[in-house]
Amino acid sequence: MSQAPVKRARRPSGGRDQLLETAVGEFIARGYDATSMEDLSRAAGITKSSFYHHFAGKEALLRAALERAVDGLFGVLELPTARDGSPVQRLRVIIAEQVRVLMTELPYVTLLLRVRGNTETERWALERRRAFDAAITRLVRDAVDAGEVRADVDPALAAKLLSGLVNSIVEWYRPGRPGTATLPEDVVQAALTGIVPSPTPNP
Amino acid sequence: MSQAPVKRARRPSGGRDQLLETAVGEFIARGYDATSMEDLSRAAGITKSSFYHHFAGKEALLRAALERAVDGLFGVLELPTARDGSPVQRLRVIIAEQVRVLMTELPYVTLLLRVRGNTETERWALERRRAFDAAITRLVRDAVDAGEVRADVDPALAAKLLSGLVNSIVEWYRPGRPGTATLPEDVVQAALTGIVPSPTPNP
DNA sequence: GTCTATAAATCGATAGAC
DNA sequence: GTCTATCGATTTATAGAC
Repeated sequence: MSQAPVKRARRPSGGRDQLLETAVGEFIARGYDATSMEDLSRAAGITKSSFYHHFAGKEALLRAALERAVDGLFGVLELPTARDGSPVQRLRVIIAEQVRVLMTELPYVTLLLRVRGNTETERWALERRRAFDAAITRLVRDAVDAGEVRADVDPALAAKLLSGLVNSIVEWYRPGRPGTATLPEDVVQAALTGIVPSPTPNP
Repeated sequence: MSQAPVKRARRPSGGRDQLLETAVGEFIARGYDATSMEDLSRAAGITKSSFYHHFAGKEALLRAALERAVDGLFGVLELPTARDGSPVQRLRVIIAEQVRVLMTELPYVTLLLRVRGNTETERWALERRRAFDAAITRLVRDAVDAGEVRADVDPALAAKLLSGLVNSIVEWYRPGRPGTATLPEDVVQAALTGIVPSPTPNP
């Protein structure tokens, strides 16, 4: 009998999604610009040329990763529970869900938050981020106008600090660590009653 | 009579400090790795070679900028008003002063907060950031242990969210904009009583 | 789908004249 | 203190064999 005619690829890379995940990990560890295609292919266990067979180039990888992050964030705004109820109720839901997206899509959202605007892809991502932040700002303003929260702080400032607090979670959260199951609710609690609340909030 | 023997430099760059300020501006706009020495010299109005006459290289520029940011932050911890009083009083002072340093040393602190750890200089900066964050974490824990604040949220989590909120200011604050004179106090207020405080904090 | 080999451009850094 | 010119290494990307 003749030998089996099957020709095996020497080191299967595992498909586009697997390569994207590996690449995003490298981008986060060293920064997008400091990571070369050589770094990426070495991390994936294939050559540079093989990598180019799956993705048109470095920027195509970035684009795919950023789209995933943007889709996750805007998906939060379209949830039924984020569109019903009072402004404060909706704000609570959106903050908690935003934290959940941040946890499940951690590397992709991390990359999105580090984009500087050097290329067309990065400028597109910055524009989408601004649109998301604008939606949060509107919601905070609605809550103040409805008299549901005290106007201790300017709504525009409050919205910026809120986004900064939530986004900063990517700097230290790592999946699978104990005690982070209630993180979404803990963040809502901290954001609305104070990160370090006084024992007697106000007379 | 003979002509004046004065030989003028063709395009005076304005000294080390001026070059550093220009370079940091470019680093922030495009990211450190994406900025070439060619970019820097063009922004400064001199050639690459002339730039190397003032700084040993690209990393020496980064080092000088990061040292300025680190000195500013640790200076806050050594203020007399930051070392006296109850933990909560000290925390209020340190948050407000940290915001002030962030405003006055904006570009340098911005650069510090974007460091990834690719070189020895960057790893040194990350270590200094961790030391500063540890000091804040200790202070929050002291305040909880002293019973000065409610333990609604884990002190370690509260300290991380607090740092994230404060540091996020570099993403949008720009000097000279109206209405930011009271920013340090506004941030203290938001962090301690809630970014979006409820009208009745608790029954 | 993987590989070797290499093109073309850009990078950080240096030599040496003025 | 500035300049021109260039080195050697590295980068993104492509050509073409298997």
